[in-house]
Amino acid sequence: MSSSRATLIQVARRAGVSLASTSRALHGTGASPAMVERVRAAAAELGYSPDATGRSLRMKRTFQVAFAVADIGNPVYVEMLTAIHEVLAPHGYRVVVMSTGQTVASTVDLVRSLGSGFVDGLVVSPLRTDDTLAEAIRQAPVPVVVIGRSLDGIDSVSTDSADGIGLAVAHLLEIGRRRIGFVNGPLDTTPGAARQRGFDAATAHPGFTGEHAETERADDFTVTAGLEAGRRLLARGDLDAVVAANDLLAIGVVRAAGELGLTVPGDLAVTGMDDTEIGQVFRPSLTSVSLGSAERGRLAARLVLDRVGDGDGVDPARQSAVGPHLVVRESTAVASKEKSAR
Amino acid sequence: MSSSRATLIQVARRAGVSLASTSRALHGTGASPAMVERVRAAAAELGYSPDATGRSLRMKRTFQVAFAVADIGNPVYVEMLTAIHEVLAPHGYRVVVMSTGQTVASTVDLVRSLGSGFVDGLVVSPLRTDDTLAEAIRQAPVPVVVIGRSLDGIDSVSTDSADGIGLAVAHLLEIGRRRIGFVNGPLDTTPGAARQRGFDAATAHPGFTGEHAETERADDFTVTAGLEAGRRLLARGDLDAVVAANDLLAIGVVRAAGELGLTVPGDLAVTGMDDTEIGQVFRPSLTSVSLGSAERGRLAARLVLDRVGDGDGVDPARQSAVGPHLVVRESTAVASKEKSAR
DNA sequence: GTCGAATCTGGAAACGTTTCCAGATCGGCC
DNA sequence: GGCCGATCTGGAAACGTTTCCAGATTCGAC
Repeated sequence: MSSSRATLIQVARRAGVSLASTSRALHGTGASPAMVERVRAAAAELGYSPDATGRSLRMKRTFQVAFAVADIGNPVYVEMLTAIHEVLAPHGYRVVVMSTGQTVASTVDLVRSLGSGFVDGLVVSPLRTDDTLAEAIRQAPVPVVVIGRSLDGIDSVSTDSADGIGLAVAHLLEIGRRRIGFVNGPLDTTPGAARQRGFDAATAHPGFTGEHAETERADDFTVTAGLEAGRRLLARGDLDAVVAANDLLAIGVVRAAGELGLTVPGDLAVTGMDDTEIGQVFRPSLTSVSLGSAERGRLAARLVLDRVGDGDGVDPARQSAVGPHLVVRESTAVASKEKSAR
Repeated sequence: MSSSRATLIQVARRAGVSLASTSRALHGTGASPAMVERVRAAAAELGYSPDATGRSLRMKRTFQVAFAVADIGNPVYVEMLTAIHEVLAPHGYRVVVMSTGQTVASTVDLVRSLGSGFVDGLVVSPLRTDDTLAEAIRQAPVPVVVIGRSLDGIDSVSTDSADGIGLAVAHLLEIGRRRIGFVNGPLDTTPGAARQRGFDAATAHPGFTGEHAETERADDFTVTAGLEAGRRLLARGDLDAVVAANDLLAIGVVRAAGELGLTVPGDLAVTGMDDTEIGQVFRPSLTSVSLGSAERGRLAARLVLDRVGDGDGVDPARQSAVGPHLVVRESTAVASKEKSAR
C-alpha cells in the first residue's frame, strides 16, 4: 500500500497548465498536440490514474451494473453471470453481484436500494414475482432488465420453459415411454409454476399418447430434494420415464432409481432441464432441455447496455425470448442397452 | 424510471434546517430528538436515499470489494465467491467480480487498476504468480488478500495442496492399491506445480509401499482435458488407481476408464481434489481432497474486512492456511461391490 | 446571578472530476 | 492591414456528501 494517489490537480500543477486543460488533454478532446504531450508526460511521471468516484459524481455514471439472483451458487446463474461479465467488461462496465433473497419483499428492497445510485443498471432474475415487485422495477431510478419472466412495461429476456417441458414429454413419448412422472420444484416460484403448466398441458393435450401422468413436488430445486421426491414418486407407481424440472432434480431422481435397482435409461428414462455442465458430465449424461442460460445472460447484458448508453428511456420496453431446445443424451438413450455407469 | 432522485439539500430545505444538521440527523449522531424527527419526516416525504457516489467521494470509501479469478465458472471459485459475499454483505460491502485473465501480465494490470479507487479492497486468486505480481500487490493502493499461495509481505490464505495429494496417495495405498497414476493440470500454474510436488514427494517417500507411479499432464483443469489425459495414462500401463489434481479431471479419468471397460472403483480407484458438489453427485461419487474453498473465501473476506476497517496497514501481513482433508466416497470404496448410491 | 460546561446548530470547506463559458491567440482571406 | 472564424486555454461551477469550526443556546451548579 503506497502513499496516497496522485490527483488531477497535481498533474496540472506539474505540467504547469490549468486543470481544465489537463482533463481535456487526458480525455483526448480539444487539446493541442503539445498540450497532450506535456500532460501525458506529467501524468506518467506521477503515475496518475483518474479517480473513479470523482468521475462518477461528476458524470452521474458509475460504470457498474448489478446482477442479482437468489443463489449465486446455482449453475444456471453462474452461466448467466459469466455471460453478462463477458459482454459488459469490454465496454468498461464492472459487475456487482447481489442477492435478491428468497422472498419478493427482499427483492423489492433490493430494487429500491438502487436509489443509492451505486450502479447504472440492474439485471435481475427473481425466483418469485408479484405486482409490488413489478411496480418497484418500473419506478426504479436506473434501467432494470428481468431474466425469467416478461412483465408489462419492463425489459425482459424470457424463455418458454412450459414449452420446454412439452419438448421433454414429446421426446419421451417418441422413444416409446408411456407412464410418465414429473418431479417439479416449489409451485410458488416462477419456474415452478411455468413448468407445472407445461407438464399439465402436455399430458392433457389430445395428442398425448401416454397412459399415465403424475406429479411429485420437491421442496427445492436441489439434488437432495430431487432424491426425496424421486423416492416418493417411484414408490407410488410403476413408471417408465420421469421428467424433472431441472438438472439437479433429475440427478436426484436417477439416484432414487438406483436405490430401487432401476437402471437409467433401461428401466427408467429421465430428462432434466437447463442443460448444465453438471448434467453433461453426470453418468448417465442427462438428456436436458436447454433454456439458453448463457444466451439469456448475453441478451440481458446487451439490453441493459443499450439503456445505460444514452439513457432516455423513451423507447418502449423490449421483451426478448430464447427458445428452449432439447439435447438428447444417455439418460434417454433408446437403443443401446446402456453401458452408462459404473 | 422515475424523475431524478431527491438530494440531501432538498431534504434540508424541506425540513427548514441546515445541510449539516440534516446529515447529522440522518446519520444519527449529535442531533436533538426533535431535529431527528423533523429531518426523518422530510426525508421520508421526499423518498430520499443517500447518494453512494457523493458519500464515497467525501468518505474516501466505496464500500465495495473486488473478487478476481481467471474463470468465474469454476465451481471452486463459485464457492469462494458465495462465501465472500456472505461475509461482506452483512457489513454493507458490495462485491465486484473481475477477471484476472490467464496471464500474469493481465493480473498485474488488474491490480494496478485498483489505483482508480473503485473498491476498498481486493481478494484475488491468481492461477499464475511471479515477482512482478507480488510487487504490484505490495504497491497496491488498497488492501489485497491472495488466496492460493503465500507471498512475502502479503496477506494470504493458502492451503497445502501438495500435502493434500499426499493424503490421496496414502489413502490409496491403505486400501491396497499399488500402481498409482497421477493426472495433473498445467505445471506452470500455482496449483499444478504444488500438486506435482506433492505427488513426487509422496511417491518418492521411503514409506511409499507402491510398486509404480507415473504422471500424465492435462492441458487444463477441465473434464475434457481429463478425459484425454486419462486415455493416454491408462493406455500406457496397467494401473489400479489414479490421483487427479482436481474433481473435473477426476471425472474425465472415470470416463476414460469407462471407455476401456474398467469399473470404478473395482478395477480402478480414482480420487479428485476440491470436494466440489459436482464430484459429490457424480456416480460413482468422488473421493476427494477438500481444500476448504468456502472456508478460504470466508477467511480472505474477513482479512480484507479487517484491513479496510481502519486501514492503517502497519500490522504485518497475515498468512493464514486451511488444512486439506480427505473425504472418502464411492470412487475408492473398498469392500462392498458397489451399488453406487445410498 | 454568573460562570462554565455541555449540547446543539449553521456556514463553509473539502473530496476529484468534467464541462460550460469567456477570453486569448493564431491563421487565413479579402 | 483588418476582420472573422477556428482553435486553444484557464477560471469557475457543479455533482452530493461529511465534517471541521465556531457561534448560539441551554442547563446545572456554585
